[in-house]
Amino acid sequence: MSGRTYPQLSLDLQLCFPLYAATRAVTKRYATLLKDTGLTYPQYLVMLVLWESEEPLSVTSLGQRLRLDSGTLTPLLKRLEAAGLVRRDRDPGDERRVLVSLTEDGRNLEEQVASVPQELGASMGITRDEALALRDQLTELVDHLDTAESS
Amino acid sequence: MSGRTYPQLSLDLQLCFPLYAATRAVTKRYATLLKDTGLTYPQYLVMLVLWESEEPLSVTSLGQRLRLDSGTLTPLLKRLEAAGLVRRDRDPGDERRVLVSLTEDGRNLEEQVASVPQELGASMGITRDEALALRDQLTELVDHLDTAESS
DNA sequence: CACAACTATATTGCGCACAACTTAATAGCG
DNA sequence: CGCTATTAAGTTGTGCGCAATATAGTTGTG
Repeated sequence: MSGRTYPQLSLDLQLCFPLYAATRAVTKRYATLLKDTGLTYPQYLVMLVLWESEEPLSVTSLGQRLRLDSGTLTPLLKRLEAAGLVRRDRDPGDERRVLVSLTEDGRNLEEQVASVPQELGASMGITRDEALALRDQLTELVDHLDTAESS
Repeated sequence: MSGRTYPQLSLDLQLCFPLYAATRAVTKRYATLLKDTGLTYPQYLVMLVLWESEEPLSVTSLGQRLRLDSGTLTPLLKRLEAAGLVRRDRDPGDERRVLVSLTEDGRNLEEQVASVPQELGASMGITRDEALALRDQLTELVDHLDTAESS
């Protein structure tokens, strides 16, 4: 401890580990809050995007919004389809594309999760302002990491 | 958009998504930086804990430090063992426990990753002070979520 | 029109995470 | 001592994430 050769490698001094741990803790809390709906946290995020959209969305546009690729989304969307929450139809105008749309059950689910963000906020023990500031910092961090990807 | 029934469900208003996205972006960046070592990011975290420790560590104590359970750690440690970086030996004093210790190669790897934290910091585009403040906020968040787990 | 380049999605393979369960060893108690 | 409770690690099954690749459809060019 005292005589470390590389103090910068200390777990407690780095940002990466709290970030990693916080994400897993939040995901776990979501699992509890979403249990009744049968949704996982990534599935919930996909539903958020679909609820936001007026139109059916292609797999690619869902992926751009959530920063996920087809390798993740295709099986996830098949599970949502099996659960009866979404439909997946080839775009007649471009048969390469698959349009994801909400079913009646999928639309109705929104009401059931309306209280989830507030409950999660309460579990985090931070004020709304702190949460928004943190959100902005993390968004900036993601943008920087995206552009720095070249090296 | 304008007439949303549940505005609190908007992806952009919530903290959870930037947190999730930031962790994945950081993990991706680590994958690049760690490529030469053959380590994944979780494996790197395990190595950080082992480099910090003077003594061999049990699977449980590694898990407490990293908030991971045996279901995650056992196969990960087997892969580190297969890579020749750690040894796994039953504790002679308590045959239930498995003690994880560094091999010579495992110890030598530390030097090779000494520059990784700094390189990652550069990619994140934030100052050291900002990183430390963010770290503290996220650590608090994890603590709150831990205690709020009862509900 | 033929054909090469490109795009969208799907598939494969690997490595986490984690809940639930199993197995083996130890501790504690009557 | 014998038996139950507890603890430590491993196993199983599910669902991500993502790199690499495959497949099918579309676009652009001569």
